Amino acid sequence: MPESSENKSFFITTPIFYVNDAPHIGHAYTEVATDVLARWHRQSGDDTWFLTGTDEHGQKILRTATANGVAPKEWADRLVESAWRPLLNTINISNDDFIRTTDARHEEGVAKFLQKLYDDGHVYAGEFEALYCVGCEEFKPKSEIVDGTGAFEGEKVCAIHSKPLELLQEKNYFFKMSAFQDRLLALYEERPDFVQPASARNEVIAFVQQGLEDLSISRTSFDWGIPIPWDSSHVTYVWFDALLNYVTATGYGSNDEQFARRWPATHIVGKDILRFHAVIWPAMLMAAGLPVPEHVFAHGWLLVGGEKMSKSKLTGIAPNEITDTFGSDAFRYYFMRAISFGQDGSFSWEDLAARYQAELANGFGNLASRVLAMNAKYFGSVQPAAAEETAADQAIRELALKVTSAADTHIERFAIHEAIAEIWQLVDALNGYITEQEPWVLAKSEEQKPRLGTVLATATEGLRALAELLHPVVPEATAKLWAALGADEAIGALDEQPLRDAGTWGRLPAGTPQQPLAVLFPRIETDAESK
RNA sequence: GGGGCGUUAGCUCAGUCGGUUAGAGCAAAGGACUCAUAAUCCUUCGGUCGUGGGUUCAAGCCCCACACGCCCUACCA
Repeated sequence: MPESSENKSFFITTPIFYVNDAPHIGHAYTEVATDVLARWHRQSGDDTWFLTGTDEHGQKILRTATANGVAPKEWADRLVESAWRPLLNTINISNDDFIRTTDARHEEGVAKFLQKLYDDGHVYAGEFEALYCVGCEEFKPKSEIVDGTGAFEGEKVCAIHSKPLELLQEKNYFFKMSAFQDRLLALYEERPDFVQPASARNEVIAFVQQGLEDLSISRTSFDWGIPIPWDSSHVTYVWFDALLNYVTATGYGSNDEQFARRWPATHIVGKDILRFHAVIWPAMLMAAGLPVPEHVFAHGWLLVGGEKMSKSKLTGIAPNEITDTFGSDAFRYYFMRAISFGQDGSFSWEDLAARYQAELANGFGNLASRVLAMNAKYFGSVQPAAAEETAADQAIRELALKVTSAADTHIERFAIHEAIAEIWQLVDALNGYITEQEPWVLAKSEEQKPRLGTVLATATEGLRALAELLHPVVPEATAKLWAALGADEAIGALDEQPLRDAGTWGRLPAGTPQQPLAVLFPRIETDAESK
């Protein structure tokens, strides 16, 4: 690993969410994963910026707004305030910025970007006629057009939405994406980690090798969008508009200094929108003469009952259904730990409840509880002093160093699940260490007091390391633990601790007064286990 | 039709460059212990690695075919 250089820029994004959707655990999953990565880097001292937001243009939003009797902007405002900002609170997201595609900064940036592409000859006018699906916001290829049934008998309908398609003819402006095919392939070749994981990269390469076509980037059939700067009878295609949020939010066209400091970004996306981010978006940036993203990482789907959770099929689970019972920390921990980041993963209430109980309550929560209880009982609630170190103590200390470094390496590779598994070795080792060292036996003899102090000092130092290492994943529980350790007064705020030094011993001075610990993860009686 | 991925213990999943008796957690059974959230620790049980071929001294891993499942297929391919 390279030495961590101070103020290394780390700009990470989620996709911006389509306001018309109802937030479900899939959206929350993307947010949490990005948040964990952002918190890890921020706590490590990197110059971190975490951007999320909403996508608010397009025909579908115009239609639902009209159906609800309000202007589209008002409709979007309502959804942002009632659904999307609350989602971020529900799962404790630490975003630095929230962009809406209706923000003036975005609309102005998009116009500048488009004008530049037009001036530089990357955009031309063309015309076409095709079947368009309002639900998909796009013209459909033959493979996605099927014969309607029932009420739509005899009509052509969208294979996804099963609703009739509309035959549209438009004069459109096209982006000469085909011109960037070779440069894109060279990019994937030269930077193998540009698209991750490898399965996603393979898919992208195969797709581009089949040949790229130019992309229609304007629409005239409705007006809820950003006007094309040189032809106000057109609005910008929603995807072209949406992708640009990543640069307009950080000062493109308005604040060059800020833009230079942040860009390029690391994009975390669902695998459904990989192509937009790994093909179209880099091509757009190349055309504008801007650096391409640092990484595009595509994560998998959450499977519920073995099937993909779907936005349009209403199989979504609302995040607060989980957090109301288990809390936001458990939500965050569960999805980050149980699923290999980058692959599909199964969600079940049984698995969630089992992991909550076994890993959070019995593993980590109980560890904190037993150590602090013994500090209170045997040392009057202060951090004990360590005496001579034995092999067992040394093993714990070395393990803390090892897991810190290994976890950081895993985070660099986006292997969030592996980072947590690595850190959890310390939880398990500490539980075993305490059982073997039997501090309750040592406490019976005054001569053993120094040894008792060493054991509990080691265990407490382990808790301190765990609080720091797990703070990006379970911010609330670790904050409670931090307070109980008296660490705020002794060494400062938890989120200011240098994460990459978490494994270094001796940070908490002996004699530091401790506070009673609130139960970190209370036992929960669920339907699943109480039958 | 084309492309990508997956199939390993009852469940959820690891398994790097092909290399000894295929690993973990949970669940299940037994034991130890009492500081702790009836928690912890130890032990045990548990697998024809989807199917059939092939390459190799050696295959969960590489090649071919098949089965099942999932995803993508960009307006005009």
